[in-house]
Amino acid sequence: MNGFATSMRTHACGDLRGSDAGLQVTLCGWLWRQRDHGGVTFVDLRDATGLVQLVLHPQEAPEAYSAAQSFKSESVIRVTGEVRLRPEGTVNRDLPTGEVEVSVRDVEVLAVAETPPFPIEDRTEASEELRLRYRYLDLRRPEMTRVLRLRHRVVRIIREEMDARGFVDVETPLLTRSTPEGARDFLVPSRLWPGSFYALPQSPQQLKQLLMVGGQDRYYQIVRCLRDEQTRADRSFEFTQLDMEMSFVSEEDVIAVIEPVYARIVRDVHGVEIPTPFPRMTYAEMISRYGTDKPDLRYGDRMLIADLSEDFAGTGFNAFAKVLAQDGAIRGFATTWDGEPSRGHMRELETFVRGRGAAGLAWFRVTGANGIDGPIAKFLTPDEQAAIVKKTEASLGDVVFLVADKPSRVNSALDGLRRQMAARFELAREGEWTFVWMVEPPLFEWGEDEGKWVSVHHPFTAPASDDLDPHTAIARGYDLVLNGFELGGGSIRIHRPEVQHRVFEVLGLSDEEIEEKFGHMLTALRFGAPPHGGIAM
RNA sequence: GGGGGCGUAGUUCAGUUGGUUAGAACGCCGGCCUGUCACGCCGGAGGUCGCGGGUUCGAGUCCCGUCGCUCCCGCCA
Repeated sequence: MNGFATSMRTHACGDLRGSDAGLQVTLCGWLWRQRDHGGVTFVDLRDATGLVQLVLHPQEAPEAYSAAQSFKSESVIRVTGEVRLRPEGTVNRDLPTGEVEVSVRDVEVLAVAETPPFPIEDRTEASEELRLRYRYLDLRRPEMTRVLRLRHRVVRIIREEMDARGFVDVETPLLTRSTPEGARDFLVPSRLWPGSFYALPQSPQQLKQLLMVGGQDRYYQIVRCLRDEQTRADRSFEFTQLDMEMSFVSEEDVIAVIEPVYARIVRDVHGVEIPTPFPRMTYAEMISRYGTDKPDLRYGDRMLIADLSEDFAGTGFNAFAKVLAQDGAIRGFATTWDGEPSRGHMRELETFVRGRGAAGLAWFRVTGANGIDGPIAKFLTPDEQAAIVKKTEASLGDVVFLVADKPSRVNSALDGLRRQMAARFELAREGEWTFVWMVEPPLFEWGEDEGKWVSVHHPFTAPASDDLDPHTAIARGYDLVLNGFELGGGSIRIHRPEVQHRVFEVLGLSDEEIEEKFGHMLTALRFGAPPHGGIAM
């Protein structure tokens, strides 16, 4: 007896093995591919567990055989027959059920299907739009079944690991007041308060902090978050995240809870052992080496960014001199290259860099120990040329890219270029899992549009010291980065109201704004909040 | 909010400088085939070229508008 047996079937299709040979079974499922050989007909029967081959013989079961002549693909049928070992030489090693087949005696068509608008196959070429319109057909593809089950396993692992560490799953309300979190809120009109709206949560950030103030010590939730923002290929306006918060902790404690969860997911699901602790890098180091706070470390020390601003301090090359005069930076990196760089391709890369805000792209080809060649090489002194080769650690035949602009634009451009080069030269292998923690981010950054300082994370993030100078203040924050993507992040929170007020001062918030947006939270802090922190990912 | 790309058979796509009857593959329908497993072979049906307007002797092709999809930037952990 097996777990899938019901009053309508004895087994699931994907469960039959050689050891079941001789059993009389009844199976239910969808008709998949049919192979009619005139005398004998094979049918693949599919359900959520997999597929098994049915054989219909005109001599052994004439009625079933003739019924199969009018089978429509994707119809739902119920068959009864005998499990048999396949004849010598016809075993299908690519199939879990490939040792056996079911010789069908009786067939019952439970539901006839129309021809589906796209083939139910893992290698389907149907557009995403079409697949989503017929979502129920798309879900029949084994690949979709696999993905849904994978997600289920990951969620179960998270629950087991969090439970083992004393975290309590608490469900937080969906319909609450708007809380300031940067993104636009989805709004729900209120019947009881005409003209007013509930806001759907962008994350339970404030609610989980209130749980800590409420003495609950360890909270987690696998929670839906909603943001009314423009979607992207990899970003939807609703998504699910692991949200957690814990009391009486420092950064180390939060990291120590999360690392084993991810290590186990990668181990159980992908069979890859990831050593813990994961490496850490400060925000400042990430920016200077990779131009981003979410670097892809799979390509290690290749294409590290070098700062050449000092080397061009007195340069005669006008474009560079002008940038330096306006507190800009000149940075770049070296990359291996295949063959001669073509002008056309370089123009493409320059367009790409301009798309990210940079003024332009300078490129050189390394032709000797200190020799470089390229469209603007003739404007540079021998010393400057030598510095480019030395600082970027370029080898003979490499191409060096330089960008001169405001530092933020330089970094964004070089980050994008590094990712392009990594893709082009296939530096990042599939199946590699390179985790890294970003630590010690700045507490504030200058908001160009707002014309004032804004929080990098959110305004409850605790400062690392008493230094609240917005130019230098460091936050007690941490982001977990995997292969160039930010999985999520969190921070230790401010738990004393006087510190919170000093932060609000830097942010330039009026008393009314503070009361309106953070009043409830500030009040809570006055009643004795534990030092606490968490993460969302 | 800004920019790019795409819309042709059920599906994925091709369609030359504007030129006669718009093609392929898969799928579908019919026929043949007793060991296939993406079976194979033969035959057939299937199109308002997203929609509206314009230029032209002539538009799938060029222009304008419109709708839909999609990617990138802005925005957004």
